[in-house]
Amino acid sequence: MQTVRKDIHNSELPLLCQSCEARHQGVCGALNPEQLLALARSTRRVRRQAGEELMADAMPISSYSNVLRGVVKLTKVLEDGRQQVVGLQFAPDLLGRPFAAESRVSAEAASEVDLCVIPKAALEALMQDSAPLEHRVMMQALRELDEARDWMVTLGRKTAAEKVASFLFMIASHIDPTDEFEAATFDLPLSRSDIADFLGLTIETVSRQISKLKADGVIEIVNYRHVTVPDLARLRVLCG
Amino acid sequence: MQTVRKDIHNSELPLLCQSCEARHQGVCGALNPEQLLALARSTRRVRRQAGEELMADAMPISSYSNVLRGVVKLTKVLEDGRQQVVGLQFAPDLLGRPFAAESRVSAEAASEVDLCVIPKAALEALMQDSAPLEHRVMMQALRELDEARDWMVTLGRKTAAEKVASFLFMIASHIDPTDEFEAATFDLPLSRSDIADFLGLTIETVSRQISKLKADGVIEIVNYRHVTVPDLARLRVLCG
DNA sequence: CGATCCGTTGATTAGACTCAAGTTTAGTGG
DNA sequence: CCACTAAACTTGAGTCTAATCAACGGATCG
Repeated sequence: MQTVRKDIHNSELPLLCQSCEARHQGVCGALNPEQLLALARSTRRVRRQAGEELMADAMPISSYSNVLRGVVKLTKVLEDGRQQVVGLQFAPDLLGRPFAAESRVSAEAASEVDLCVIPKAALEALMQDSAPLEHRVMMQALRELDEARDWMVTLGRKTAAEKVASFLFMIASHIDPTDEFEAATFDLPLSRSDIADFLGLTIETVSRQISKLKADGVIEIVNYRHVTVPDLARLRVLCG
Repeated sequence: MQTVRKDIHNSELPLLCQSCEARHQGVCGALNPEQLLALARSTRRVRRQAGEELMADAMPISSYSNVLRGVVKLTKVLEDGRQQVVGLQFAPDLLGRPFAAESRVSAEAASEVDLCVIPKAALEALMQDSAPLEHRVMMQALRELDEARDWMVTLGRKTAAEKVASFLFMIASHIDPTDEFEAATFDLPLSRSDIADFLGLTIETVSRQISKLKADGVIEIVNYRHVTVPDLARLRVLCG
């Protein structure tokens, strides 16, 4: 690319923020350079491997994190070990329950992820000062609420086949947001086990349904994880 | 009662607001008398019968409503008619998706309800001016998100017996919030059909599970709707 | 090369759904 | 007051979907 984005006083921005996508679409987009500079003094970037736990259910929260790359899964478990994935977070979502002393879910890196860790106190102080920031955080919470309710329909009222189709369709829309109803190609960010925990099914049932979609030509799969959907409209119909 | 609550400038409050519980616990609690007075000019109280539709999915929203009494159920339906209840709202919840042009759920009075209807524009303008008001709205959204995620676990991972027990426990905690683990008595705000749609079950399965709880002495029922739980701790154990 | 992890496939079983009565309650009108 | 009806709920019998149990295939790693 020849042209460079021209930000006013770009040089005054913290170095790390200059190329950060959360600064535009994420919550940091609500901040002016001055506020960003102040915040950046207490943030740090970290990389986490797939499988690492980022936050434990019922444990005190000391920080929020901006998801910069990768996928984070939010889960809850029953006492006897049954597990349910209750949400997925992609860049540039903010990870962490605002204004709660302790987490109500556990968070785990589903893929390798990059995070921008923000101390709890720093973000909450800034929210007090900045209504636009608090507004962005609220808008994300409302979006997550909409998504949670969509998934309640899937969990409560769809068949196994429809659940798996819905999951694939959701991932396709999220990861490869080219125009809808075209083809899509992507890597599944979740294992079969995670997908099962997301859909309220067993691993075996997920596997069977994926095999069936493959046999019917709705999807193509190489190497378990890499999926191509030649016709998204056809997949959409199977979502119930 | 001999003593009367002393509000500063109580006489300046809108008449309707003076005895309104939403003014203390609900979103109106964030407003000063002046703001309340301005808002009250555009609000009106309405009563709706059980079964009346309050808001339709995918329809434009023209107003929010404070729930003052009764229970509102939020539902989503698939094209073929399968229905899922995705939330219940009690006093003093605010009904209506903030900052959205159209609703993403339909809302129906589950019992007879009293509402305080607030024009969309009026509340949103006030939220722009009043950070505390917006904060309260956000806190409610976050609470609803927590509840939705709790129910995702129930929908995805619990057996029919555990689902029904969880539902009864939730209602008991909500309606009769005397100290936990004592006895509780209440009227179910939902029909068997609504309960089934809430739990992702059929009417028959709900009925059978309720009969079983009754046979086991966990609950007592008169007239279908009126429930007594002699030992909440025992019910809690059955929630999985 | 064996071990382990992740995923697939098959056979059997169990839990919830469907279909089909029957019961209780509330409401209506004679 | 009582017959009649409709709606909500319960109960039973049979079926089917997804879970369970079990074996196997392919990739990765020491």
